[in-house]
Formats: sequence, C-alpha cells, structure tokens
Amino acid sequence: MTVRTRIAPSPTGDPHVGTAYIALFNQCFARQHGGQFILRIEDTDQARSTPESEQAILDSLRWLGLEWDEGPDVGGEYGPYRQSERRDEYRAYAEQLVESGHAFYCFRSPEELDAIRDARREQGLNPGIKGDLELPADEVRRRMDAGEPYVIRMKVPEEGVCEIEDMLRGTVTIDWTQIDCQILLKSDGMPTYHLANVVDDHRMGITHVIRGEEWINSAPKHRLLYDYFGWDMPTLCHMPLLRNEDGTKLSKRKNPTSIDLYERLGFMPEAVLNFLGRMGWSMPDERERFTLDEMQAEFDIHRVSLGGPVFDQAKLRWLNGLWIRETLTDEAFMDRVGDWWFSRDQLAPLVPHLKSRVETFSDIAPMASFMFSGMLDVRPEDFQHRKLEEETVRRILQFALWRLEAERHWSRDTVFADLKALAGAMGLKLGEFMFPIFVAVAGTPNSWSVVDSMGLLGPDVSRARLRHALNVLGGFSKKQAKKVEKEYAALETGE
RNA sequence: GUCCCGUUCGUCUAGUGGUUAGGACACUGCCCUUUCACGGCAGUAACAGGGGUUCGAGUCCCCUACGGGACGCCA
Repeated sequence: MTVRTRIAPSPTGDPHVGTAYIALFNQCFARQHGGQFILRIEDTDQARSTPESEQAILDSLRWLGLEWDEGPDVGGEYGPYRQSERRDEYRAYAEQLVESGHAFYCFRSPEELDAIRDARREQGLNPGIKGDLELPADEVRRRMDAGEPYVIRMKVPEEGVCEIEDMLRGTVTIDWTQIDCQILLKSDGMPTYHLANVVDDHRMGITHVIRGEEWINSAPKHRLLYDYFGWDMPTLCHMPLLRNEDGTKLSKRKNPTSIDLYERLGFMPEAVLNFLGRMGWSMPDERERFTLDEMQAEFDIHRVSLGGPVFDQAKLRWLNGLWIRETLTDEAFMDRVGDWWFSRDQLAPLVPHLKSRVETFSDIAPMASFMFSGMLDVRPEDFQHRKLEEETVRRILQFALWRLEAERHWSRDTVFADLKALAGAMGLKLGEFMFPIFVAVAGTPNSWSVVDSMGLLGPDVSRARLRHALNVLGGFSKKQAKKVEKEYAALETGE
C-alpha cells in the first residue's frame, strides 16, 4: 500500500504557520515512506472562503519550500482537489446514509437547538445536539414539499464507547454520550468538514491522517462514518498544538501567525520551516539546523513529543540568523536581500514619494527606513498631539486595528476607504484621525501618505504596528476594553 | 458544566528501569575585538505533587494538581 497523506487548508484567512506545521509533518511522513503528499482545499464554508485566500495559502506553502504531488494547482488523478467542486458527491453520500438508516433529515430551528443545548447542559451532559430528533417519514416528506430548510444529521449510538487508535497516543476511549448527531449536510447543500473530509480522504486514497490535536474529540464521528460506509479508516495521528507564550493555542491576537509576515520581515523560508520542524520534534542527533531534505531523510513520526510547544520568536530569530550566517554565500546574500525588498519591483512604488522629497540620495535612508523595518521603536510621547487626548488616540488606534483586521481585500484604496469612514463615524477630521496612524506605521507624522505605506507594507506588518503602538500606549484594561468594544460596535452599526 | 489530551531548566528539546539528568534559545560573566555583532569558554536553571510496582524509577501503574483542547449549519 502506498502511503498517501494530505494537508487540507480552509481558505478563510491569512496563510497560518499552523497549516504549514501540519503540512510539513504530512509531507515528511509521505516522503519517508516513498508515498504521496496531497493538498486539498476545504472551501465548504461558502461565506468565508475566498479565492484570494486560497491563492495566498498556496503561495505561502510553496514559498516555504513545501511540495505537494497533487492539488488544485498541479492536478492529479483524484481531483477535483477543491471541495466546492465536489458538492454533488457529498450530497449523494449523505442521502445514501439516510437511506441506509444511519442519518436523518432534521428541521429544527436555531431556537429549538439552543433549547436542546441548554437542557442538556443543565442535566450535566455534553451540550451537543442529541436525543429524540427524528421525525416520522410522512412528516419529513410534508416539510420538504413545503420547502422548509433542512440539514442531514448522522445517527450516533446512545451508549457504549468508541475506541480510537492514535499513532502517538495509543488507544483513546471516548464515550458515545459525548458525541452529538453531527450535521453532515448543511441547509445550503454543502457538506460539513466531517462528511467532506471522510469522503475525500477515502476517495483520494489517504492512508494516514496527520492533523492537529483539536480534532481528536471528533474522531469518533469519523470512525462512525467510515463504518457506515464500509470503508477502511486511515491511520490517525494527532499532533500537538502550537502555543502562544501564555500556553494557549497559537492565535494571531497574541502572536504573528501569518506566514506572509515572516516573509515580509525578511526571514528565510528554510529557517521558518526548520523552526517548525523543531516544534515537538527533533533530529536523532539533536542538531538545530537542518534542511527539509534532511528532515525527510531522518523523519520518524514517533519522535514527536506531545506537550504543546510554545512558538518562541526569539529562537526563530536566532535560527534565522544562523541560516543567514552559515548557509548564504555573499553572492546568495545579495540575491536574497535584493529579491526580498530592494528589487526594482519593490522599489518602484516608492519612487514617486522619494523623488519629490529628497535633495540627495542619502536622504532616502532615514526617510524610508520604516518601509524596511519590522516593529518600530515608538514611545508614548511620540503620540502626543495638541488637539487629541491620549484616550482618543488609543481609540483611534484600536478602532482602526479592528476595522483593518476585518478587511479582506487589502489595498491602498480599501485601507483609505476604511479609515476615512471610521474618521467620519468618530466625528474627527481626517488629518487629526490619521496622526496616530502615521506615528504607529511610519514612526513619525512627517511622511508621505500613510495609506500608501500601508498598502505597500501589507496587512500583516501594518496591523502588527498598530497593535504594537497600542501596547506602547498601555492598551486598555479589561473593564475599558468592554466599553470600547461597545463603542466600536455602535460606530459600525450606526453607519 | 461534560469529556479528551498533555506535564523534563523561563522556552525548544534529549532521555524508552541503573545518567554527575545532556544539548539549544534566552539570561549572566569572561575571552577575542577600536565599538557592536559573530565566535570561543564558563555559569545560573528542570524531571508538577503524592502513592504504588521494582534491588533500583524522569522512564511502568494509580490518584491529585495544573495547563491545553473539544463540545457551531467554522474548519
């Protein structure tokens, strides 16, 4: 049997280091066994999936040096590799389960579902949707004929236990009472993760599912689906979750998680991948620096340790420095730096700003240094303004950050539109409103259009600098945060 | 609230019954050096706690504590 593994990102946001982490281990496992590594796009969430995000994820994973044998961009015999293009298939499988008595149509309203959850919680049960949900056949037919929206839910045993075999943890036992009647087909006709994942993994011949630990509790649902269909279940392996410094699951609120940010800050892809390979894993000889090829050659999934590793920026920076010093010739260094940011393509958009302002070429360095930096060394006094209270400054930064975090299409124009609307909603003059944004992003109010700068710097760096500025100013206490959040919500709806 | 998973220096880890518990980042000191960085050397620092099993437990078992995760028509 040929080993086949996969990474199945959901194109709903910025390329995440966690995705790359899981992809890395899947690729290593497949290569080590002479098998194939597949990339599949799980875009069943119609509301949140975007083509831009999909492209960004593919680009980022490829930037890191990962290579999949099959995928939406490279093709393969098991396509299509985009779940939105397989939608009819899932429906057929879901209906097959209804016919075989393993699933049923469900018409419950959100209010009814909430009531079920509350009732179960009160009884000290897991609040998942479960119990007497099925309707008589004629009632189902009547409601369907009437055009009522429905979902298909899987049936789950009321008692007994489900045993899951995990490559690293051995047998995990989960009581069936903990497992809810999972929705398989949503009312929009799209499958949920659980159905689509099982169907695709089977249809694509996936033999080993290496995924994050967050999935371990839903493994019984998957086990059950494989049984209902009469399919062999792939071997499961749940990786530890990457953590923030405080031990919680890695999140962009507390850590830079976007692969693009590391690219923009001038990390070498080899170093980032190397660092991810040191998360929960080590080489047999414990060397710190190794290439993807070396990792693949020495790979052993059983060397994964289960404690959730903290994603330590300091060590990543050290490792990147090591890569620069030890692996780059002077020629390669020049090429890398040139490609990174000082290429003609990168510089071109800056020329209009620079040419009109400099008297000598040497004026460029201090003027444009913020365009080539990571976090800026800003101080609270830099944000003092003769007309703006510090409270207002903090609100401007916070609101701008929230607004820009919600922005899906990043460009000079969208950023400008966002900020202008926000300034209007806050009743501030655009010039005053922009002051703290200038300081946060450019380090000084005396620069060219900060909106242009943000367009060029990209969402990750721009947002990170706003966040940094907010921290420098002390941020908001928990109490204040609630109030400020309310104010922001009011601004948003009031427009 | 219910359940699941985890727990070696601050952090990343080595360790699969017998080790002075090793390495790396960070930190501190010294050396190199016009400075800084790099490099070299040295130092501080860990088996969560309690019970077993065993001649012997970081390693095996149980309990407790702590941490994390899941409980969505998100994945």
